[in-house]
Amino acid sequence: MPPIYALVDCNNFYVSCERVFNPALEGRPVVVLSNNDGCIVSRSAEVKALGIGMGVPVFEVKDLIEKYGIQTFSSNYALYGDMSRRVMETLNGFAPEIEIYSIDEAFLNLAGLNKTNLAGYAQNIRATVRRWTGIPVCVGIAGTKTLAKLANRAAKKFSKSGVLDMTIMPAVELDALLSRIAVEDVWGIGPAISRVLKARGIQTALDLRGADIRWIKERFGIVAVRTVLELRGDPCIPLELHRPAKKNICVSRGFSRPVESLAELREAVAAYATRVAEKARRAGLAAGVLTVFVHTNRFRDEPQYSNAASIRLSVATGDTAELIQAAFRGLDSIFREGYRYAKAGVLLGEIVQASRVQPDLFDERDRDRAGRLSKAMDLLNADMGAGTLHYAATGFKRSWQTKFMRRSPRYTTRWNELPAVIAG
DNA sequence: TCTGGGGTCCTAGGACCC
DNA sequence: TCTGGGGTCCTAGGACCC
Repeated sequence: MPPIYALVDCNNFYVSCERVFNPALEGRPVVVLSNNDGCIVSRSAEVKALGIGMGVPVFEVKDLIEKYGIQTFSSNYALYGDMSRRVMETLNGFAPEIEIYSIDEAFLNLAGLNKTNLAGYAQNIRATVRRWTGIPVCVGIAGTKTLAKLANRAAKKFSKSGVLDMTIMPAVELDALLSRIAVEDVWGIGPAISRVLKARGIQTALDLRGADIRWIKERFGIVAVRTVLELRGDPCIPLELHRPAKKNICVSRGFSRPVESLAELREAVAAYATRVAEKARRAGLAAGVLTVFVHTNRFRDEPQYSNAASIRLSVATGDTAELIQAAFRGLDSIFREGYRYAKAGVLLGEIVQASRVQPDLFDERDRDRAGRLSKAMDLLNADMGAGTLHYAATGFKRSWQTKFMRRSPRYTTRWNELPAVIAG
């Protein structure tokens, strides 16, 4: 049976999450900001109507924010993650096959449900999600994931009902719709490819659907070919029912101000290593290699430097102290005096299940003991609030630390701020 | 002049996504 | 002054092997 995909996508997800807990924001212009309160990453409809784009730096639209009284929020990922879980749990009841594609989107396979009125079913999904979670969503329905994406986009942009079913759309109407969608708005077509396409006169989704497959293959490779075939209604990208195991875990963050000293960089890198270790342990994973990277501010006209170093761990680990040590070794090897660093990160690779770690014959570390310590720290931090107990290497003053000046309360997660430290 | 062919593994870089 | 973070996949090229 050929698939019928419904793409359910939350409207302005982060903004909607803020509104659920602060209904006074309803109908008013609202944005959510990226880390360091730097860019706009979620916009309410009112803000989109003002012509403020996605990803725009806040300082560029400061005047508009003031003029229109736009409410600004720092991102609050604990809240959004929690709301996402609620939405996905609700969607689970509507189809036997579901792929959680991102924090705010899921593909459902509606084939086999024997629904004669798919649009009506989608309306039911919308209403239920709204009622149970407070989050508004739109639904696009089509025979391929790429078309379902476009259907969803069109539902958001052109329809009043918030639902668009392409499977029953007459060919003429479908063509008209595709001719209204710019080629760069097609899923899988980014800025680099769309630049080349446009130079060739391929401007819209409709143009791309009719493009010469051989040329596409030669010029852009197999991925772009799949996109074109999917536009033609030929499903090439299957539903992924089981989230594939993670291959990397990363924590990286820009600093609130330039950092020049190795001492401060070490604090930041220790803090990121701590966080990435927590993420790994929480997922029951361990890493065989750690990469640390730093770079200067590419937007500034000043000496630029960026580098990365990978450290192999003799035994795959998720232990904070061990990962901090490895991160220090890497950082010390790439640090260069005389630059203003803007950002650093710690990336774990060669991820394996912690329960299946290959022991090392000559291992001198007491892994049992280290594991118990980590576990105790995780429990305490979960109970008392993140960062309650931390390694001294991550610093105390932390004036480099990313700023979240306008974060909403942690409505759905516990939090308090009693600091404590252990030596290390 | 002309210098095998085919396979695997690894890595870096580029492209994309939300 | 101020410019996000965390991922994935594909490809090309080099090293190495028989």
